[in-house]
Amino acid sequence: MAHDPAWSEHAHATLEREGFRAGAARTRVVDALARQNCCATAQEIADELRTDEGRVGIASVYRALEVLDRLGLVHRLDVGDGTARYEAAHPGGEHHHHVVCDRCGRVAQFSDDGLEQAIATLSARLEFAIDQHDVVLRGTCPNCR
Amino acid sequence: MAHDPAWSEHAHATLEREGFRAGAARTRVVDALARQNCCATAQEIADELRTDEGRVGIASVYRALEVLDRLGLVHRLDVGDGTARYEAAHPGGEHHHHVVCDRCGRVAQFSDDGLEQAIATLSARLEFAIDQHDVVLRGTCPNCR
DNA sequence: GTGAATGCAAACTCTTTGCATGACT
DNA sequence: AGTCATGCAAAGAGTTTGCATTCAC
Repeated sequence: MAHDPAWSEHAHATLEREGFRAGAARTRVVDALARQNCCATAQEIADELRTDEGRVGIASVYRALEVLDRLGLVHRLDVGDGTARYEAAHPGGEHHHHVVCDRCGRVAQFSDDGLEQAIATLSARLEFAIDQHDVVLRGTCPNCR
Repeated sequence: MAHDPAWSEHAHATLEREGFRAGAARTRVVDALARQNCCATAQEIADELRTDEGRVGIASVYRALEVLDRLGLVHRLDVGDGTARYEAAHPGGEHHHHVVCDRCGRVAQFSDDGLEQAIATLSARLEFAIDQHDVVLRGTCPNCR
C-alpha cells in the first residue's frame, strides 16, 4: 500500500487523458498520495511536500484533491474530527475501512470480507442505488488500553 | 422515532443525575432532538428553536450537544459534507445507519442485522477494543434516478 | 447567594475563491 | 501564444471560546 507506483502512474495517465495539464503542484500531490500508507489530511500532504524542493500552496493541495476525488482517483473520508482525509482509490475497487482510537486519535485500517458481503446484500434491498460505502469503527487502541 | 418522549425523559433524568442544572437552552435542545426523526445539524436545531418562545444561541446549542455526546445521550456523525449531525442515542443500543444521496444530499436511514452481525464478528479479531461504529452508504436516491 | 448556564461577539480552524503571476502544450 | 495551473491572501463556513449577565438550586 505504501509507495504505490502503479496507482501513481494510473492517476497521472487519467489526468492526462481527461485533459489536465501536468503542473508541479498536482503532480507532487499525486506522488505524495502514492507514498501514503493510509489516509492523510490536506495539511499533512502540504507539510510533507514543503520539505522537498520548494513548497506547494495549501489551496493547490485542496484543488488537486478536489479534482482527484471527482475523477474517482482518491477517496475522501471523515473519521469524526471535522477534518477531511484522503487516500488513493484503487481502480479495481479493493479498499479498506478505518478504526479510530477515541483517546489518541490514531487511525488504523482493516478489511473484512464478511462486512463487504453484508453491505452488498443489504444494499440490494434499499431504494437507493448504492455505489460507495464507508465504515468507521471507534474504540481504544492497544497502546491506550 | 419522531417525537420520542421516552428518550427525552431519559436524557433529562441523566442530566440531572450527573449534576447539570436545568437551564432553558439545554432543555429545549433535548426536546428538539426528541422531536427529530433523523439526524440534524446544530444550525437546524437552533433554527427550529428560534420560532418557539425566544431563541437559543448557537453557542448554547453546540455546548448542549457536546455535553449530550459526552454522556452518550446523542450520537454525532458526519455524512461527508463537513457539517456534524446529531441524533438521539437510545440507551438500549438499538441504532441505525445512514444512506446519503450524492446528488441532492438527502439523508435516509436503515438498519440491518446482517451488517451488525458482521461488524460484531470482525470487531472481535481487531486489536482495538471497539465500542461504536458508523456506516455511511452513498448512492442515488429514488427521486434523483 | 453562589456558581452554573446562557447569549453575544470574537477567535479559530478548515476549506474555498479571487486574482495576478508563472508554466504547460 | 493561449490557457490552464499555481500561490498568496482574503473570504466563507462551521465550531469553539471569553466574558458579562441571568438563572437554577
